[in-house]
Amino acid sequence: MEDPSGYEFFTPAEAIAYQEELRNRITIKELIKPIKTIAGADISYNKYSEILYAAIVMFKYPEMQVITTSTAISHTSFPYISGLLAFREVPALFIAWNNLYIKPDVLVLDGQGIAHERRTGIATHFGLLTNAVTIGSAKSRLAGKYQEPANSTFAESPMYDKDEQIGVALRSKKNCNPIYISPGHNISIPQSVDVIKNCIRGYRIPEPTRQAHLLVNKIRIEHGDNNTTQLGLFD
DNA sequence: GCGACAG
DNA sequence: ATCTTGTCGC
Repeated sequence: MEDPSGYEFFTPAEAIAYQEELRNRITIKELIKPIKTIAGADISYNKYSEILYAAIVMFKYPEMQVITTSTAISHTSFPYISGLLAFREVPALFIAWNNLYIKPDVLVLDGQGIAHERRTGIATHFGLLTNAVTIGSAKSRLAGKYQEPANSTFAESPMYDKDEQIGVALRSKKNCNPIYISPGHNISIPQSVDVIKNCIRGYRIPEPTRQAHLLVNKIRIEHGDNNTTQLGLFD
């Protein structure tokens, strides 16, 4: 498994070429091993800063009680480009991951898995990098067509790219927009959806990524990185 | 050519 | 991604 620390020096064209390579190594299949632990990961940063904060929160599954957490502060100059999110966020997340004493049986990331034009969303990319079992849980759609799921809790609708199913639009909470679930690596689509359903605790966002989001913002504020304005540009 | 476009 | 209070609706 290689080191993602050099991603910030990739050009967008190189990043896309790398995704085309990764694509050939994706494994989507039923996970046999029982899931006893699950973790959520998230990234936070200021709009005008190249400092990234990463957090992972690990839970006992399916009880969903926190076992441990890991955080990291890192830097990147790779910009946010739709479709290339992993090249911006994976390096920081990789540090937090390596700081975990024990790895979770499943990792949920905030973003797509294979529901991506080249099947290489951040969850898939990170799964291939670490050989972890990963699931993508995104708050908005990147790729794929789907019918709007019914307005009831856990209503779901498959997402397709051409004739290939790449994920599921899941109504995790009534009267809320769906979330977009897709396997990252080493797990199937139905199993990914099942696991995410078991992680819903009354909020739209599943507990693993929801708690990771709360923690990563907490450490960012504690670090003093909470400026709301871009300083010294016009006055 | 035009619209869409994870975080 | 982040900033940010109240407010409308189920």
